Amino acid sequence: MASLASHDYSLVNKIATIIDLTDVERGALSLLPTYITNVRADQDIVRQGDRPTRSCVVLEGLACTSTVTSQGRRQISAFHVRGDIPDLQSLHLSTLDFSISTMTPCVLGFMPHEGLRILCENHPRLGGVLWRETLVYAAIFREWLVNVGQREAFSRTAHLLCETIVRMQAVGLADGYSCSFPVTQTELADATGMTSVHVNRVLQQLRKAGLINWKGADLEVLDWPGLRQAAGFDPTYLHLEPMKLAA
Amino acid sequence: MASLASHDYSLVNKIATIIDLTDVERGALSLLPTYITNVRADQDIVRQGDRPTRSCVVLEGLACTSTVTSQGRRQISAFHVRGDIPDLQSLHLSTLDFSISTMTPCVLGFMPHEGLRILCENHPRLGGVLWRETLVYAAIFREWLVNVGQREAFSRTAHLLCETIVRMQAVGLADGYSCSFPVTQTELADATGMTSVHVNRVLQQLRKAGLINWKGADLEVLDWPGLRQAAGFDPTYLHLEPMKLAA
DNA sequence: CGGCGATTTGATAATGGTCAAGTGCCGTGG
DNA sequence: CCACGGCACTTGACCATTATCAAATCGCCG
Repeated sequence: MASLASHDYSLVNKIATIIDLTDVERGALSLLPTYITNVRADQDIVRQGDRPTRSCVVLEGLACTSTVTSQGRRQISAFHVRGDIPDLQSLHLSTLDFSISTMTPCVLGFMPHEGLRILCENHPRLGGVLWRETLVYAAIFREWLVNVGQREAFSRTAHLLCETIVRMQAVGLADGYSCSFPVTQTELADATGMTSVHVNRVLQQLRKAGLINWKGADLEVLDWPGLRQAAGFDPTYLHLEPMKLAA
Repeated sequence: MASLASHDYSLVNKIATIIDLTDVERGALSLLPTYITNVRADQDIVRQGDRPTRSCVVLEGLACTSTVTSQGRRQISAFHVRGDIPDLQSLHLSTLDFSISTMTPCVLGFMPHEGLRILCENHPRLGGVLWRETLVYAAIFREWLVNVGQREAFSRTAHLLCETIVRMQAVGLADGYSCSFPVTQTELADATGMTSVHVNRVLQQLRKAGLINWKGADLEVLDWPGLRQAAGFDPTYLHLEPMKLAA
């Protein structure tokens, strides 16, 4: 059964960090991703204007959500890592107002909306976890808005790196304060509302300040308290505290 | 019964624009807001860091969601009008990462999370509508991020005004392309990531360009196509198309 | 009438954008 | 194995948008 592929574990594992799964729920979840596929880097998974009939899980790789304005300018509004479900919104809002694209080669799982709806009805707790997932993204969008609207380039960039490290740690993709973060400076610019030229200069400042080390895809935070302070980073908005603790 | 107060109609009416309500659902909804209250202008309803046990509906007035950074800078991330439920997020994420405040005197309804959870379990369609509400906000946050990250002051301000007019129209608070929008230029600045001085100058440009007329609380769009074009405004992200049409 | 907040204006400064060119890195193909 | 091409990164010079600071005016409410 395709859904028993080891890839699925990323989704189940993630949900298991949020609530304690019963065997029945685990069984219902294992039936979920009905179609698993590999996608090359820099491919659109869904596009602005689409009306998808399924949602995707990132099982491996790095993806992002982005929007293009009528002037042709692009804003990246979130990065997606293992276990993330970036377009759950389409379950309740028919027309997509953003695109999702791969940034590296990815393994993706696709889940038909019909199956998701039935899952939510039969397993309200699981429905709640999916709802929660969309709320965490809403919180991330809001924090990025704060970041772009209120922080200057240096702390803005630092903030994005703080978020990245913490989220990577949360899904087990970080080694201490190091992780692989294979984005170009142009992509970073699209995420921070800056130009790639200025991103370049800010990264040099961050390096000179001894806060980070970033070579190729390898991001290393040399001074976590320093970076965190430079960013004014407060991880509350990531809501990493599991529901089981919250209850 | 308090919940039958005429104020509630704003919530029921709004939901009725999204799905066709059955009598049973209508009955379940009428039991919802258990506590209705009046709040003065410029009061916090909930604060960053709170762990609310209820969510509020705006029954009358104007409210906003805002976040304050560690540097003391404030970002407004959404406005809330009649029928909106601004802090549904607390139903699934225990700690609030934003504040909600009134901008004018408001009538608010409070709905205990327990009652909401039961409602969602017993009436999945209503649960879906509430989920949808949170997704629309997520889309608004994302669009504001695009706005602040990618548009210059002039179109950014125009965009915010376009959104305002369209949302006001959607809840019947606009008269053609005019509506009451009682925010100060300082508040507009906090919403657009600009300074109030610059907001002032941009508003003068918008007036000189014959696009708007704004005196006190009364916002009037004189040239809707012009404003829309200046903003690069595409209302898709507001998802005003009801679910009943979408299905 | 007085006072306070909101709006407006002016002068100046700075953050970050634009443009342009050069360097380094890596995979492809001769 | 080396040359080439392309893309990402880097650098410099210059410019524009927008912030900052300060003060004046307007308008409303007590």
